[in-house]
Amino acid sequence: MKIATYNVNGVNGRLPVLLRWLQEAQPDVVCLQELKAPQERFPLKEINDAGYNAIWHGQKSWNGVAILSKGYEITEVQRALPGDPEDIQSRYIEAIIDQIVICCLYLPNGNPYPGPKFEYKLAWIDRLKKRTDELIKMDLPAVIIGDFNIIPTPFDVHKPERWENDALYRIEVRKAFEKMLKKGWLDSIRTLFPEEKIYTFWDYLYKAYDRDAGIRLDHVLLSPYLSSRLKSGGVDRHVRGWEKSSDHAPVWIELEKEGKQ
Amino acid sequence: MKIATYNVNGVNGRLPVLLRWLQEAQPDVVCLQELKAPQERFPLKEINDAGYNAIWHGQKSWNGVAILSKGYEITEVQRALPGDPEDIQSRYIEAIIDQIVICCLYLPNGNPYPGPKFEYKLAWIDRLKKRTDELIKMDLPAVIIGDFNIIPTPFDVHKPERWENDALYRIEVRKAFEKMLKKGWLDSIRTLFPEEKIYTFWDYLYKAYDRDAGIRLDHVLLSPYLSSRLKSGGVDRHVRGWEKSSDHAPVWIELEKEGKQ
DNA sequence: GAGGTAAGAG
DNA sequence: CTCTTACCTC
Repeated sequence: MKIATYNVNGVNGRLPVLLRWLQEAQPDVVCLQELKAPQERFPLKEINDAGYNAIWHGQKSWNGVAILSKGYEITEVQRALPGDPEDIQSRYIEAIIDQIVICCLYLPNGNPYPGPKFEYKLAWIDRLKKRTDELIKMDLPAVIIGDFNIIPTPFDVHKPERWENDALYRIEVRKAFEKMLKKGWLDSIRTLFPEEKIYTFWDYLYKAYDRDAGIRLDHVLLSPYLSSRLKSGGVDRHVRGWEKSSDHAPVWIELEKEGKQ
Repeated sequence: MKIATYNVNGVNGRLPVLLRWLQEAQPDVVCLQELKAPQERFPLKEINDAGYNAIWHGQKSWNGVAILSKGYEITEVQRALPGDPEDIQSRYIEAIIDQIVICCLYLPNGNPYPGPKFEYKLAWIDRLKKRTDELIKMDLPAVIIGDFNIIPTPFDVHKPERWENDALYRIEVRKAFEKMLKKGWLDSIRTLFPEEKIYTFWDYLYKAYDRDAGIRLDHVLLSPYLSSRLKSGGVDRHVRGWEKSSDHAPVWIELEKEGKQ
C-alpha cells in the first residue's frame, strides 16, 4: 500500500499538477493539505474521474485537508483534532482505510515568533500529542501524515543558523516532535534515508528550488505496529519543478502487505 | 494587405491566445483594444518575437489600445481622440501604415443608460464624428477600426427586444453610427455579408457562445477612397471557442494592393 | 512568488 | 464569467 502526502497550496489552482502526479505516482492513499477551498468547491468530479474517492474538510481561503483513496473504502473517524471545540480551522481529518488509521494534518505555521500564532501552534501540538498518545496506547496501526510545519533537526534545513527564531524550527517545536518519536512513532523518511539531505518544501521566492535551499516539513510517522511493514519511501521532488507547482513536493511511503510480514 | 481588430480583454492574460491567433491568421496590421495594462507592461518583447512592431497607449486596469504591424513601418499620428484635453482614457490611437490612416478605437461602453457614462459615450462619438468627417473631407485612404461598442442594427443582435435600453443598442448610438456611414464610411463586414447573422462578441456568462447569443460590436469602416479595394473579410469566431479566450473574436478585412485597382 | 479574497468594470 | 488591482497569508 502506497500512502502519500501533498500540500497542494490551493487544490483548484493545482488540479492539473495534482492529476498529473496522481497518474504518474499511482498512490493508494493521498493526504492533501492547504486546499484553500470551501467545502462546496472541492473538485470531487475531477478527483473521481482520476479513480479516487475522497473525504475532505474545506475552509474558505485557508487550510483545508483531504484524504483520497483508490480502491479502498474510506471510513471517516473525525474531521477535527479533539481538544478545542473553539478551533474552527480545517487542519485535521482522520479516517480508517484498509484497517489503518490515517491521520492527515496541516499543523499551524506559527509565525511570527513570538506571538499568538506561535502559541496556537504549541497548543495544537499539545492536542495532537494527546491524540497520538491514545493511538499508541490502543496499539492501533496508524499513520500521522501531512505538513507538520516542523523542521525536525538542523540536518533538515539548508542554513539552520538563519532559522533559530522561525516558528518552523524553534526549539520548542523540535522538542515536541522528538517527544512524539520517543513515544514510538517512526519518522519513516528519515529512517529510510538516515544520511541524506532531504527536503520537501522550497520557497517560491529567491529561486529556492534551483538553489536547493529547501526544508523538510512534510512527514510520515508510523505507529510501532506498522513500522515493521515499511518497505520504501521518498520525496517526488521533480514535481516541485513542474510548471505551476506547489511550493511543497509530494512525500510517500510504501507498506508491505499485511499478510507478508 | 490584411487588417484586423481584436479586443483582447487583457493583453497579458491573453498573450498565448493572441500569439496563437497571430501565427494562424498572419495579419499585416492588427488593432488591439482593452489592453488593461499600463504603458510599461505592454508585452513588446513577445509581440516583437512574433514578428510585429507596435505602438500602444496603455492605462492601468482599463482600456488601452495598440496597433501592430508586420513588415510595415508604423508612423504614429496621435494617441488621443482630439476634442477633449480632459479625457485621459486610453481609447484611441492613430497611425499611418503603408499610406493608409489607421484609426484604432475602443469606444466607451456607456452603460448604464441613462447616466453620465452614457453621456460620455455620446460626447466621445461626437468627437469621433468630427475626426472622421475631417478624414473624409481630406479624401484620405483611412480605416476606422476597433471595438465600437455599437450594435448597428436589430440584425446584429440575438434578441433585439432585450437591448432597447442598453447603451450598446440605444437608438442614439445606432443613429450616430448610421450617420457616419451616410458620410461615406463603408461597414466592410456587413457589405461583404449583407444577409448573414454576424457576431463579434459573446458574453462570458450564460454560455452565450455555445448558444450563439452574440452581438456585433467590432467594425471596420473604410473611407470612400479605400472602399473599392475591399477584397475579403470575416470574423475568426472559432478563436472565441479557444481556452482562455477573450469575449470578443478577431475581425479582419483584406485590401487589394493599391496598384491592382 | 504564488495562492487565496474582494471590489469594480465589462 | 473573466479581466484587472490591492490586500492578506505563507
